[in-house]
Amino acid sequence: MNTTTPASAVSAVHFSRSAAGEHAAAATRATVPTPCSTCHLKDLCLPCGLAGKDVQRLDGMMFARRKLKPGHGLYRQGDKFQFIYAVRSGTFRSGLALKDGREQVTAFHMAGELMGLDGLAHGTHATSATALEDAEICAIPYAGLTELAAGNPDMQNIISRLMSREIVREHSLMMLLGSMNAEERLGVFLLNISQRMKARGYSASEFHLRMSRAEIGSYLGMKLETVSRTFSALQQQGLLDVDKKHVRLADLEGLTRTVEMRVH
Amino acid sequence: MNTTTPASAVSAVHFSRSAAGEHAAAATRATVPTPCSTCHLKDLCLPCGLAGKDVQRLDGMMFARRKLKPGHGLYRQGDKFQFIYAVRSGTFRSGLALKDGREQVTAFHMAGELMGLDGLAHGTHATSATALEDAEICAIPYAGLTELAAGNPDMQNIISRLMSREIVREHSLMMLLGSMNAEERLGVFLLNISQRMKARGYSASEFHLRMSRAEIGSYLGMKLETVSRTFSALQQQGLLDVDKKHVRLADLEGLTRTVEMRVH
DNA sequence: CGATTCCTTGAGGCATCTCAAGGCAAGTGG
DNA sequence: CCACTTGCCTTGAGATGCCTCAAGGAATCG
Repeated sequence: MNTTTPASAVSAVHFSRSAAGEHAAAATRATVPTPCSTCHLKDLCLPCGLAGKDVQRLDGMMFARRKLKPGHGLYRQGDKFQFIYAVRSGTFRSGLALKDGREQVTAFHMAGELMGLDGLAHGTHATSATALEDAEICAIPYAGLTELAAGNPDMQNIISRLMSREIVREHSLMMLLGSMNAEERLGVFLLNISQRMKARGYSASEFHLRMSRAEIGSYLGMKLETVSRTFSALQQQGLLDVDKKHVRLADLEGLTRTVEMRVH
Repeated sequence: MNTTTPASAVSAVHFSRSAAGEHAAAATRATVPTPCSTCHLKDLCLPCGLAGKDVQRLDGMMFARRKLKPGHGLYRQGDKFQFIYAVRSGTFRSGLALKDGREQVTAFHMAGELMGLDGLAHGTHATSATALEDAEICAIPYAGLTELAAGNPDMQNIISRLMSREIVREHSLMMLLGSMNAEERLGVFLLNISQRMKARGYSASEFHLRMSRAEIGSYLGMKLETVSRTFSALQQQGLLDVDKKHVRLADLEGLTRTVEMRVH
């Protein structure tokens, strides 16, 4: 799909913010723990689907919170897996480093979503997670979670289901990468963001993207210039208005149709 | 990446064997259960990493076995999720149906590998699984497994780790689809098959592919003609010999280098 | 042995990539 | 407050890798 020359590898896209985040720990601030039961994200996050008494058990663990500045890493590829992380606020991107130093984005995470489950496979994180804006997370010790789940099938089920959801999510991304053109990819991406914004009480049709064109491109398997051109193309079709990172989905239905019709 | 016209949608690739497998259940034969502890696949499969007594507990469940003929479905997208399946012999492909009736291949499964974990997310299978040759599976009732895991953290851990492994596997596939060209994709694919063959005691450098060019193409996000041409190109470079489905990796190291150098 | 399926190969077209230039906004230092 | 830098985005022009369409050969099967 792409052309490679040594020259293009040298001029490869690097995400400058991640360079700034090398000493992530130093840049984070620990804050006081918060109980899940009073968290405004409890219906989106880990407690979702759990009975009241189970949520109270979660409260007992008193997850540590941490704030991150844009560009700072939460965990890095290869780090020992100890925690899974729930996004309290802000947006993150996950990605794996390629041999030449570039990073392939594998996911974006919004408030209430969990990160880090990939670390379970081999005991070390397979991806790095980086904050795209001011952000805060809850650090959930995995060992504690399994302990808590030991005598509790409901709890176990939640964890398994969360992981399965990751698998399904990635299935659809694979479909996207494997069989859609640029407009469809960007369309699917925007509609997905739209739904997630809506689920969080924000407008489904107007929002600010937190990630750069290069990051979107990496995620969708296209170059940043193509992302930019595709935004313009969709705008010309009257499907959306875009101004840098501000997006208004002018014709949600039309956009959906574009995506669904052109699955090929 | 692809071009779409109504005409191309009509002439889309269909996997003929799956059409033959619509009444999958009728085509399968139940066979007597087998204990895990004496299974020759126990080091690759579910019991891998479990202590002796835990394996014996698995034995107690006496998983039903089932044989499938090539092209016959094990489960279909949308089926209720009740079992996960371990491949005893043969090869399977998993895939999701696109709106236009084509199927996007998401995985190939070999002996000792598990299928069906994607069903956990929503209680129904997100993919269909189809045998590519004569095959046999163990049907593992998920409910029984969670029961067994309830008082047993080791067991739980195994399940979680298996799921996490799926996530990591798909990460690398995404990387492949998002940032590699045709030669690299096919190279990665072949090296992956090679490793899995080796792990099963077969030759790492010479094997029969069980899937068609179209299936490989769907999996790798390219057209069947491109798969064929890419095989020819790699052969011309002296990296492999290919004759229909028989492949000999003549220069494993060179192939690896091709893949690693050209990550871009 | 005809039908079917699968694979290979060629020719031409097109979607996306590459390379390049320029604009805008925010930050910085004088 | 302004000149300058820097990061990010947009757009154009040309190159190219993969797709589409098409034809033919080989293997399999009833």
